Amino acid sequence: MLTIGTLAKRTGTKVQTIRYYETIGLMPEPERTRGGQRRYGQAELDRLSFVRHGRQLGFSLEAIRELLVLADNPSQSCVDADSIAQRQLKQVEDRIARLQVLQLELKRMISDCTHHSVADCRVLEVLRDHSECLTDHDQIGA
Amino acid sequence: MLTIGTLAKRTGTKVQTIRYYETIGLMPEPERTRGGQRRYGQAELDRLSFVRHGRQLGFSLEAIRELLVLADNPSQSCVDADSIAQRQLKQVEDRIARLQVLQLELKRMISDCTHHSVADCRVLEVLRDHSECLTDHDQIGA
DNA sequence: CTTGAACCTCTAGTCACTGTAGGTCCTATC
DNA sequence: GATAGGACCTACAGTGACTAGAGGTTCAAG
Ligand SMILES: [Zn+2]
Ligand SMILES: [Zn+2]
Ligand SMILES: [Zn+2]
Ligand SMILES: [Zn+2]
Repeated sequence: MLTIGTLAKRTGTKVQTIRYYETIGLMPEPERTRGGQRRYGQAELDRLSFVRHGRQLGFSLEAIRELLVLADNPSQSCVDADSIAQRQLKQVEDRIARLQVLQLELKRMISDCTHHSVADCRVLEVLRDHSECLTDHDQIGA
Repeated sequence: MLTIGTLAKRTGTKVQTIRYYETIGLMPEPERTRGGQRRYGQAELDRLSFVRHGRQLGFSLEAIRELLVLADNPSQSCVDADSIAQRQLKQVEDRIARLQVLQLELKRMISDCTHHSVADCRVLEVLRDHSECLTDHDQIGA
């Protein structure tokens, strides 16, 4: 039986995060000692590891919640799980593309600046006037 | 004199967002009609455009706040403004790098899956066991 | 039996908004 | 001058995924 602190250490999670997962129903309510402290077993360790690994791969808690349900039905087809991963991949690729636009724009304004006074700062000029930009970056900054 | 709705339209901002910027002190308190409605001039339009453009380029509101102060002192050196942009560029580049790691890992697990049952789903296997991953992705999922 | 590290609950804060409820104002038309 | 209705007002709650703190209790070692 593991204390919450030990479980936290084993999974690289903060104690508060584990309690937070419990309040949102992502982790089950564990056994308690007579004094009211949480005690965890192997099943909870596995589940939390799954959650944390999903987070490290950028999945939302909602996506992880769905994946956990799917993982509990071994005989089913895995198309649903795969499509969640596909969706996640697409999100990651979209974000990379949007960030690359920003990267280009930022690089350009920094390298164009002569680093003299604010009056002729290229960085501030570009910020004041989007027409100085090469790209249409509408809802990009995320 | 512009109403808040017109200002919102001109800058591609939501009305609530403008009011939010006012409460956090990023936009000044504007003139009001006798009835208490906000009325804006050119200076506010320029300022809000600057803020929105900064956001589109991924700057935080804190960074934008600093940039606005700098922009108001035209005779100063622009090193500070440039270093804020540098910092932003670095953040963007770090995020791209981290996302590319995720992209690779996700692509691999999706393409390795035969898309049969949950019992042998590659996606779920990888999620259960990080040693199936190629990379050490510690605090990457962001 | 005492110490003190680890645990407990509850609340509030982060970032940058977004949405809603319930009410008021402005302006155009009649 | 009256009325309609769209735009405005404030105030507050919610988002995602935690994180930090206050103030109190429990557990295990010595
Ligand atoms: Zn400069
Ligand atoms: Zn631009
Ligand atoms: Zn699969
Ligand atoms: Zn991994």
